[in-house]
Amino acid sequence: MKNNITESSKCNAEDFPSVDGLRMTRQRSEVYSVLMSYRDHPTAGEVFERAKENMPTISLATVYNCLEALVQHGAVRQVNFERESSRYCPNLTEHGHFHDEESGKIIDVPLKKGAKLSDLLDLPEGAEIDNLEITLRGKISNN
Amino acid sequence: MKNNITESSKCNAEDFPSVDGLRMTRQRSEVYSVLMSYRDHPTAGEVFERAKENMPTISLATVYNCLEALVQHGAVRQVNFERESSRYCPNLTEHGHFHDEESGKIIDVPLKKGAKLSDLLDLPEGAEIDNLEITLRGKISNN
DNA sequence: TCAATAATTAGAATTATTCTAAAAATAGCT
DNA sequence: AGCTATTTTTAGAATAATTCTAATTATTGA
Repeated sequence: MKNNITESSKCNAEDFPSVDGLRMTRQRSEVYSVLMSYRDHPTAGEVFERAKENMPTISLATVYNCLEALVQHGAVRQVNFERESSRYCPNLTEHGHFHDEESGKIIDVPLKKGAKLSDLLDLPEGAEIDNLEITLRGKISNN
Repeated sequence: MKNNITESSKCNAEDFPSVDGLRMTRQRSEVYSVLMSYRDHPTAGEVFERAKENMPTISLATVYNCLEALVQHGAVRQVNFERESSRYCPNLTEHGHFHDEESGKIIDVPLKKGAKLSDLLDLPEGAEIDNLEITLRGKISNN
């Protein structure tokens, strides 16, 4: 079992034939399937490494292109942690990210149902939010 | 009047003689004063340009060094918007940032007093938050 | 004053990402 | 099916922000 993904959770490019208005090429399918299979937060480089296992001829530029296309079509989210390279996230529900300083792990942090951003923040007059990024860094004290 | 800062709001490096445990060199003072004077969110390159007006011999590497020192001593905050170059923020109160897509302006968004993060987010068990970054992107509909 | 330490500097190196231009694939006709 | 236009992929070059290096300068404290 490679990359600590179980066989049962593994899936293939053919499992994702389409994303709304995006033409599904073999490469886009492969990139999308990599993200949907592993369900973590890989960088473009990591996606490239994983994609090459199934599709050894794919290029890094294509991975960047595919990721951009997927992001623009809302199939995947791009998240940034400080100055590190962008990571890609298949979780489309509203959520933030907790970055564990000890393990390095990135954990999705769901927004509470019904909670409103305006309860936490004094938003500027007339602000229309298109995009929200919440990033937390810290430790998990597991007693 | 340059850089839309009024004379009265302008200040000099000598106005900031010390930051807690940080040795205040001329360059660090200058960089700090640039941030405190303009109170916006300049990139390292922009800080460099502004600092050169008073101190033409300062180098970009030094600006990076000074900014890093100031950030590490909690005198200034480093904020990141997507993949853009880091910006530096002199506002030490807890706040997020709203990035206006039309004007490009960055607006500080204060956290509401008494509001708790845990009201908005389902934080992981035992999570200890060292750092919180909230970034909003959108438009201001000014009727 | 002098030695030890720390900061500054210019320029080289690094790294993630984007760009370029050519080749390959695909779609939409007829 | 064949042809043309459009899109995508590709390798490698280019870019840009940041960090590193090694030499110089400044500062501290004995």
